[in-house]
Amino acid sequence: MSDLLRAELGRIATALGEPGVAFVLERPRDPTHGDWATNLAMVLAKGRKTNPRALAQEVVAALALPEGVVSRTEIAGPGFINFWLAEDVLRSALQAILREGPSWGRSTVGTGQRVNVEFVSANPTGPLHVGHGRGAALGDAIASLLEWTGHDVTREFYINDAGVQIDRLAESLLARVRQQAGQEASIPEGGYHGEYLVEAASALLAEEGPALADRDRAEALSLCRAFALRTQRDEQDALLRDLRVHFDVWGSEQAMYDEGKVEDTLAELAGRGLTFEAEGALWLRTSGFGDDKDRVLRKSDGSLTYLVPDIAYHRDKHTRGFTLAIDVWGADHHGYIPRMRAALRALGYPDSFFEVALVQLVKVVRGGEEVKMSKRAGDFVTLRDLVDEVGVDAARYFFLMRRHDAQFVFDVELATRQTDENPVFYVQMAHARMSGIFRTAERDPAAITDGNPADLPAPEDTELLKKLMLFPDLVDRAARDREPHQVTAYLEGLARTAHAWYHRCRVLGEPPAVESARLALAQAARIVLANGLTVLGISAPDRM
RNA sequence: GCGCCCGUAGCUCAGCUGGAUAGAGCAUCGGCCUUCUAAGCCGAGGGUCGCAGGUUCGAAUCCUGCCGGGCGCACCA
Repeated sequence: MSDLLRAELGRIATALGEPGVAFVLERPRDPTHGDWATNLAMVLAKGRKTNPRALAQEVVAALALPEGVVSRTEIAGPGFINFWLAEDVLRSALQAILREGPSWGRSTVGTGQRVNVEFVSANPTGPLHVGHGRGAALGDAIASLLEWTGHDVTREFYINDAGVQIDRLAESLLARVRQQAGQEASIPEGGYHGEYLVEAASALLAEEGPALADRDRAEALSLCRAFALRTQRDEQDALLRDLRVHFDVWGSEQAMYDEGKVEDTLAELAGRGLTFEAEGALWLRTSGFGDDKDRVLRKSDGSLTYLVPDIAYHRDKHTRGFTLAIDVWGADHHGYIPRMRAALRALGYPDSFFEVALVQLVKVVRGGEEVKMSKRAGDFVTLRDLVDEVGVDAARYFFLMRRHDAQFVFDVELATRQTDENPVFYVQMAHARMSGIFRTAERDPAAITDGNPADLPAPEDTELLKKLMLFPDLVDRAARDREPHQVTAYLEGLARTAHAWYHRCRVLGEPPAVESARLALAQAARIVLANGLTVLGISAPDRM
């Protein structure tokens, strides 16, 4: 619908000699300003010396829309053109919702685009924390939005299984093992002090027997390393599964080395003449590509910086044929973006290939009191704790309901509340109520395939239907902007409209035509509420 | 010192590539259950959009400078 209008307005702009002019077609806040409004005349007037209202007259006169789309136009304010939808549009929209059901809102704007969304990618050195949860929910939702808009999406988790932090992990575990065997041992500098390694030590001792503590250090470390890596990965995977986040591919840093991709990358960069030796180290000339200084690739001690396998990994994504790689990173890594981008430019990739969605930190509060999550103290709140307390649906919804680039306060008490104060409950409740109508009527909602808006008597009916019609545009926009919170904001508004409608408009027991039309509307509302929740990975219960 | 993000109602936050009288929820106050979930609905009050300039028909939105909060500025990851 809006596409049709937009295209027509674009045609008129071209006819008036301003092709490609940027105008806005939007839903006015104030319903007396129509169903759609455009500032086209005002934008056009800017370039000329004409009165915007007079120009609006010209635009309206030039409109050539098919019959049954717009019932009325009006020129208002400084030069807005307002449009009212014809009833035929409402009818065909209602039919489309009912017909397409669970796929209503999907589009094909992204067809042909292969997108890699890499998220979480937590080091396998300890339990996932709350920030990882936000990243998990965000990455999964962005991936889902891209799928809904026709992109070919791969969800990927990159395991940093090769760096020094894994060495520290192994050393820390070995220290715990020896402590449990009654030996003197301490966690190394930069090691991991958390209680989880005490448990891991017990498990490993049970598996390997008490002799482990007395083995040769290198041998024992190797065992500890493998064991810690495996158990931490298993634990992370189990939690992610519980969160209903699934990955298609697990990338491995170690594999980048083992498969020679790290060396290949170094060779390619050198071949392009972008590396140089200085002060005993090998450098990449990133400063020529927007970074504020050059970066070390190989340290003077001969080892590589973490940047190298990272570049190799992104190069690998490009080699695998992705047209876009989106990384979800914690905001504390934002300083890393320029050098990664510079490195990818150095490899000759277009800027459009690489995007980063930064996740700002999460502050957890309970009853107004901040819950401290200091890792050093060892008693931090893990993601597991949070999910156990509030449930998967609430956790995912809360993680998504704010812009990801702004800090966010997670109120665990609010998230567990079973009232309208809790937005996830409120939205799910709207869906459950719609379903309740069908339960009472003993009708199968899926069997409702048609409805006539002309039989809907109340203004609340039309208001609800018009709100439902916005969903496909919303999905497109949220996907384009990588902003799932647009969906939660929409769902809350839709739920409010739906609850109000439910309260004021009876369905069952009304005259047959009205009842039939309202059953169709209730089913349409079920579909849109469910689809919106589904995009975000949240369930849409039929009863609560 | 330099860079990135943020600053909107008492609180938590929206505000759709510059649009019409700045919105929602919570909290506060006042109403509404014989009828599909009152686990809900309706209404009221509440604002110097951090501050000061600038750009233009029009600025919460764009530019500049300050103030305040967060996070980064390694031959760590």
